[in-house]
Amino acid sequence: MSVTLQKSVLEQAQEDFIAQWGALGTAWGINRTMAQIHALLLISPEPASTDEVMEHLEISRGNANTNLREMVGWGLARSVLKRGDRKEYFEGEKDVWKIFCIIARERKRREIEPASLVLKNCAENTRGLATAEAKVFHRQMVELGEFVGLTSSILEKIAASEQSKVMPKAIKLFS
Amino acid sequence: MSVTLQKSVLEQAQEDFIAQWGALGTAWGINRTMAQIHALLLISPEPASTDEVMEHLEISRGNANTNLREMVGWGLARSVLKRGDRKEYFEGEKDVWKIFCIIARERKRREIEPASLVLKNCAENTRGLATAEAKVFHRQMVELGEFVGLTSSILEKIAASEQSKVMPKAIKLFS
DNA sequence: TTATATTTTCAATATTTTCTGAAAATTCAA
DNA sequence: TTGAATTTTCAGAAAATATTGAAAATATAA
Repeated sequence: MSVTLQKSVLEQAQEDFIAQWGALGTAWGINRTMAQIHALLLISPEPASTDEVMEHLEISRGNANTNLREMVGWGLARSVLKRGDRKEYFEGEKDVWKIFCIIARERKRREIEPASLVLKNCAENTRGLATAEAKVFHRQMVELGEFVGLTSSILEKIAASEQSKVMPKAIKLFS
Repeated sequence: MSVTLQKSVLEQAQEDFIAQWGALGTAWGINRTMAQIHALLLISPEPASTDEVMEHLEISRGNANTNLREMVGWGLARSVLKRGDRKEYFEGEKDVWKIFCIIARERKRREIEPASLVLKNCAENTRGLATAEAKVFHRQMVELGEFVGLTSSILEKIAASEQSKVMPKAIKLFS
């Protein structure tokens, strides 16, 4: 005999949030499981253990462990200890601005900086070449490189700021 | 007997650019082939045919066709005709700012808007619930939703602007 | 028409990424 | 120490994604 417990509206919304946030993970360059764990910790009032994460998301121990570890590495989660308990518990970062900054920095590091490096090299290696074609290419690399570099530094500045300092400015400029 | 032609410095740099730009494609949510074609068209002085793309990147006709088509859809390439020639040629968008805006818009559409929708729904469905836990969850969804919505509208404004209007402001604010 | 050039489609295949589960390593209380 | 609890690792399996290649569709010239 199988019993289906009625889910409360709240539980339903929470599950939706976790499922959909996870689905979005891919688009955000974050894998699905990590995004789901992030969602779970975000709405969890108490820190959760690896076992709780495994159970709630129905994932393996290895998967849970690896992703929790990586989240701690990013700063999206912190590990906390409960006295009298050997288990490790994890608490999600809940400040929206901090989450944004962490993700922005990580993406800058993984996406923008390598691009910038490629462009710099290509520009450097073709400096001073005489043919028209080479000059065009060199110019393109310089231009792209400058653009990417500027973008990078803007992102860096934003991610290093307080939300209360950036948002008002941004709103003023763009609303 | 195999003959290896000496590659010029320029050719070497161009191949590097194509290869590395392609490798970065993944990180950018753009597939490798599309990024490589983009790089190729970007530095190609003349529009290129499907066959030229295939040959240069050593990819299949189906792959070349599909990705060129998609690039035209995004606005990253335009199809041009040469009189007296039945083939279709493709020209890459070369304006850095325009490329940036196209990618920003596409990512907003694919990443930010779905996220915003999820959050709105979760907030809506838990409006007015009485328990403390529900109130916390509702508040989190509202807060996240507002943040994402604001980010989205800022990105929209930027992508709709002229480079010459945005960049000076940005530089002033963040340099 | 008909023949030929070109483009599109898509089932099959290959590649990449993610996940599992169990064994190994580590930690800690007794 | 020993042994139970917990965490980590990683080879192989599964799932997701990208690519091929050839047949079908379409377009054009003669």
